[in-house]
Amino acid sequence: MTLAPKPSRKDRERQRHRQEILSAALRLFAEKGFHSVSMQEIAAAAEFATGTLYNFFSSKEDLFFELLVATAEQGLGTVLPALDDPGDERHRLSLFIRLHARMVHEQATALRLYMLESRGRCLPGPRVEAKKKEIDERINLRLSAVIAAGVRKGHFNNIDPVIAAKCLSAALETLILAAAKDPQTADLDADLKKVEAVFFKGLLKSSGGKRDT
Amino acid sequence: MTLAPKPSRKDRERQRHRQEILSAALRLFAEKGFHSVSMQEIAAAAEFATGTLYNFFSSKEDLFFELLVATAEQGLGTVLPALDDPGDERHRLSLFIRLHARMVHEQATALRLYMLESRGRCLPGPRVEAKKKEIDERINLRLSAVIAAGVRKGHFNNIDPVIAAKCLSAALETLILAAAKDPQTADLDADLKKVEAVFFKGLLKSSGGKRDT
Amino acid sequence: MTLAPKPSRKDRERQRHRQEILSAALRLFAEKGFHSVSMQEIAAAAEFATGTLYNFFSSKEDLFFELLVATAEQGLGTVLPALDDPGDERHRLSLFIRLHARMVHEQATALRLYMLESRGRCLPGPRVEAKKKEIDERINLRLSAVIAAGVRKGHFNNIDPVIAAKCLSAALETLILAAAKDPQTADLDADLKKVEAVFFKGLLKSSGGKRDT
Amino acid sequence: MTLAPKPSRKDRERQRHRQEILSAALRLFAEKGFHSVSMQEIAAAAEFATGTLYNFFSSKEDLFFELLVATAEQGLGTVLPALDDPGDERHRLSLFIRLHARMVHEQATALRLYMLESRGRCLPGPRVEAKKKEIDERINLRLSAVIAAGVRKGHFNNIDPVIAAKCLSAALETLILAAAKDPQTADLDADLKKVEAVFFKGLLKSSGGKRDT
DNA sequence: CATGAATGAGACTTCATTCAT
DNA sequence: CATGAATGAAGTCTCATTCAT
Repeated sequence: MTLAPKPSRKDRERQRHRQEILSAALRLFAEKGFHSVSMQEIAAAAEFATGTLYNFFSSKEDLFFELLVATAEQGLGTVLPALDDPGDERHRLSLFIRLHARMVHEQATALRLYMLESRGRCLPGPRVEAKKKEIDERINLRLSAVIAAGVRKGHFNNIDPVIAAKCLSAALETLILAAAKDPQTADLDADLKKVEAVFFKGLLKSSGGKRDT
Repeated sequence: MTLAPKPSRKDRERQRHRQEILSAALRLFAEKGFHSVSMQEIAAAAEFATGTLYNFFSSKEDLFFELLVATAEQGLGTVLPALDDPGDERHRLSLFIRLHARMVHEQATALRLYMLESRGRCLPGPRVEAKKKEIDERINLRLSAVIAAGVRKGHFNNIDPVIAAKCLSAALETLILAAAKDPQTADLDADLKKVEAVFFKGLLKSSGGKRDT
Repeated sequence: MTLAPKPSRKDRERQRHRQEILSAALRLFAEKGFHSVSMQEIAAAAEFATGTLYNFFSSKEDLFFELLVATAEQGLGTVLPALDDPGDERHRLSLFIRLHARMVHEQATALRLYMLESRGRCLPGPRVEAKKKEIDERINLRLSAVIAAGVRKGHFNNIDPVIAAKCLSAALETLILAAAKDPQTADLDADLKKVEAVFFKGLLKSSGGKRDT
Repeated sequence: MTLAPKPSRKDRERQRHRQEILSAALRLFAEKGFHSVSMQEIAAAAEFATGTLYNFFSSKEDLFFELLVATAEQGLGTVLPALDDPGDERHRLSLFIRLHARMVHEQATALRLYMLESRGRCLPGPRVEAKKKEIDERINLRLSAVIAAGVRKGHFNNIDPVIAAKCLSAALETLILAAAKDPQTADLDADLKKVEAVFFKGLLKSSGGKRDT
């Protein structure tokens, strides 16, 4: 007397089709960029007719938007929890950085979509652009909060938490994208460790101990 | 049969026209992205006929390519000399970072084109993409060399120079683009100083003196 | 093997569904025109699935055709009897004209469909067009017969009955459609009285009494 | 040393092409209606490529609009002057009515476009619809003014000028369209004379002289 | 070299109709 | 009979590129 599966027979099928479309679109968008992929191409890759796509997404931009949201949801779910992990701020940041490797393993192509058009006018429209900005700020806000806490407690040097967060984000973004492009070449785990060293130790050797800005 | 002055008159005119086209294209591409600008639009902005553009550039992609090259040339000319400046490595990096502010002041729109589509498949074609990669590597190569030298001399901590260079590049790129978008809001000079602090001091407070990876 | 009640239960249901579809289609066609209404839209308005419509009508054009027939049937049923009313021809025409007001009150939206595309190539196809023509001629034939009778009996002036019928039809059609568009603004009853005056008295003042063609 | 022809060489060619497009579009629209004609069809009929149409008209609706305006301009130019002709109102109306025959002779197909979709939701958009309304009102306004003058001077019976104008317009529109459809069958000249009789004499025989509403 | 009208392939999107459930 | 997802042809419009003047 299970109630759940009953209404879903058709619904599950529909969701499966939706996923197939999203999946095909993700692969193509990540490979060729928004403007260089046609709806017919996506439809063919998903093995549907052109019009079928429009039963699931109201426009090409909408399809891209949904893809962005789904991808971001999963990506943030992987790395953001690190910033609330038990332990001090150093541990949190360290975990945050290292978890990026898992992101690449889990959704290499998805990442390319997420970082696609990171800084350009290549975005399909203002709605997509706004969403992207929102996601970025969500990360940077939490990240700078953790850094600020570390500074307040005296564990971290007295650097600007917002700028430090931006630097770290940018560095991770760049490395991750490179790794997503050449999954076999790069040793992301090792690279992330090195990033940790760069940001934790800094460049300058602490000659003695006392330094200020 | 004068050789020197005769051809230069026409040649200069031709170069002037070429520059006008490049200038109009730069503004439009930086504002709206490669795919959202039409050749007709560029021609109108440059006050030439459509066909005239094809007397200077063999295709839309070629026009974009030339723009990228010219822009990169100027940008690299601004910041790369810092890495060969007399003085130690700390000084060189510090100068390198601070010179980025000048880049933004000098060619705010150009920067948006240069970083346009930094990490995506938005690029017009493989040739443009390859050029972009070449430019990036040129910076990172020189940058990591300087960092490696600093490490070797014992001025810098023992971090990976290549990774450090990538982190620094990525951070600067991100900040610069944000500043190029909102020229009045951002205080880039101050931000770059903070970036310097982040990378020089690192996050962790040197608790005494002994640290390792 | 009961014959009477058994099939009628289902049949009545079927007819009810058919009517609901026709009703929804009428409203939409009248409001937006044949080409601007989709079968999906009609189905949604009638609260049926898309495919269900094709159990009742073989095509969109067929649905429109049936609508036209049903609407015309009712409209003619309202005004045509006037032309067979007891009384002389003047009375019949007067009644005929005045009954048009009732038509508007009874089926304002239906009228818009009926007169929709009155004179254009907007009709879905030749079949619909032919039907429309047939209906128009049915009115004009009867109307001109009444007028001819009036002329023969010496009650009416010696004008061409066919042309007079066409003029009267056209005038009524125009006024009715305008009234159907703005039901509250127009005072159709008064306007129809004035139409009667125009057609009965004519423009020229009978200066004395003797006139000819 | 003529100055006029010099700048026009290319311009005349362009205008000629524009006319060819308009001409082909007129024929097709009049024959099949707005929605049943595709831009590719028009382009093929005008012997141009599809895109060329958009160098002259910004959209299909715009093309239709221009056609409507041009057609109306010419049509009004033919019949409206009659209402300002020297002579009394009876003469003016008579001339106005008879000039409609010339309209049909001069631009039979154009008329079908003008009256196309006279009363329906078949119009491409609100802009076209508004223009059509404006044109209709321009005629009716002038027409009712003339009728009102005739009434005031005592030449015409005391009927409502606005309603009378509408009746006359509707009647003429209907007859003209029928004539434009079957140019050879109809004897429009004769029919228009009969229309004149219908409207001038009215139906009712002036039995003695006294009549009222 | 400059012009700009012409081209035509291709993009996105709609929608009448079908069919398996 | 009801359903509604799937279909795919067709429509409007854009735009990089060409070429005769």
